[in-house]
Amino acid sequence: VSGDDLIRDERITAMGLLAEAFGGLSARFSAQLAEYDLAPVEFEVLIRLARSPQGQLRMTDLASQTGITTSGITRVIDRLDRDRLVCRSACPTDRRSSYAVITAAGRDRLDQVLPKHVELIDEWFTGRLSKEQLDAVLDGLRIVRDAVRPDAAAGAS
Amino acid sequence: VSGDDLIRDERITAMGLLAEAFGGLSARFSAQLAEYDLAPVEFEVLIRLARSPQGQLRMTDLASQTGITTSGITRVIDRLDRDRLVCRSACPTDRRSSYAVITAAGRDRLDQVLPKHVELIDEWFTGRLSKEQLDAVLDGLRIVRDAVRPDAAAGAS
DNA sequence: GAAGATTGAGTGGTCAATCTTC
DNA sequence: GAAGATTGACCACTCAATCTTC
Repeated sequence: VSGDDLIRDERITAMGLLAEAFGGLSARFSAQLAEYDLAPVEFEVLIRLARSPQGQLRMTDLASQTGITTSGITRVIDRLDRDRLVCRSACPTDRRSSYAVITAAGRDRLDQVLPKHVELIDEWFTGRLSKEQLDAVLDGLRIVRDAVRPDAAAGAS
Repeated sequence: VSGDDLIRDERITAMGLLAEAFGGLSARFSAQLAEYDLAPVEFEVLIRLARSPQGQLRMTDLASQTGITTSGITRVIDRLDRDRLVCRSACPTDRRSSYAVITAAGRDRLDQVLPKHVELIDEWFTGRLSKEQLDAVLDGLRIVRDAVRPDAAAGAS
């Protein structure tokens, strides 16, 4: 094997490890969320809304937080609105904007899902590492996240 | 805030950190790969083929390695075949199976992409962590990956 | 009957274009 | 003119059904 064999470069395998770990976890979460009639992106939106003041966020901010396009968010909110887990609300100060607001039914659904979901995270991710190991992983991930997603806090208060 | 506020549970935020870091990296890689007319999943398939003996893998093994369905793999290989980066080859010992084989053009495309791609991984991920930090992250990810993707080695020799 | 690959139908996202409001 | 949201057209995936071969 020659020296320029980038195909087996350790940086490629590092990224592969990240992708496989994340993909494997996602698949399991996805299967569980489906039991509660939630797609992963819908669950993410509900979580972000529930964590926000008044349980609401602008469509644009949801888009930049989740990393999907504004048109994608429009359709996700369409579905959640149809299922009454979220509703739309006009912005009083800027008539171009609209808010997505989590409903009581949306919070109820989250309350149903969250215990089992957290259990699953623990079973396959956080619970498999020692406290020191987990902290080290999170410290590293935080550095990467902050670099790569500078806008991840859009709409935060 | 009450004690059972799972919405801000540290395990949720741990998973969020993993998702945001991976998602942010993926978006940047995706943009770069697009300059070489490759979708991320196509790049992944080319990499996996190039790393395999004879540059080939069964459709089924590609599916379990990548985590997408066999019908999804059929369509990915359709596209790569159309672009002459991969070709299909019948299995001599089992006429149900078929192999995807990377072509010379496929290897050329990889050679074009890989240097810049590795550079990007280094810029946004591996190069931002000290050697100790990176090793700690990879050790943790490996534990999770091995747990969550027991079949990830399907088709390996 | 089960495994491997493919196909048709359906779904959830993107991109480009549009409409309204700033 | 730019920002925010939506829509239509398109694309890549999944699921269920099918066909062939073991």
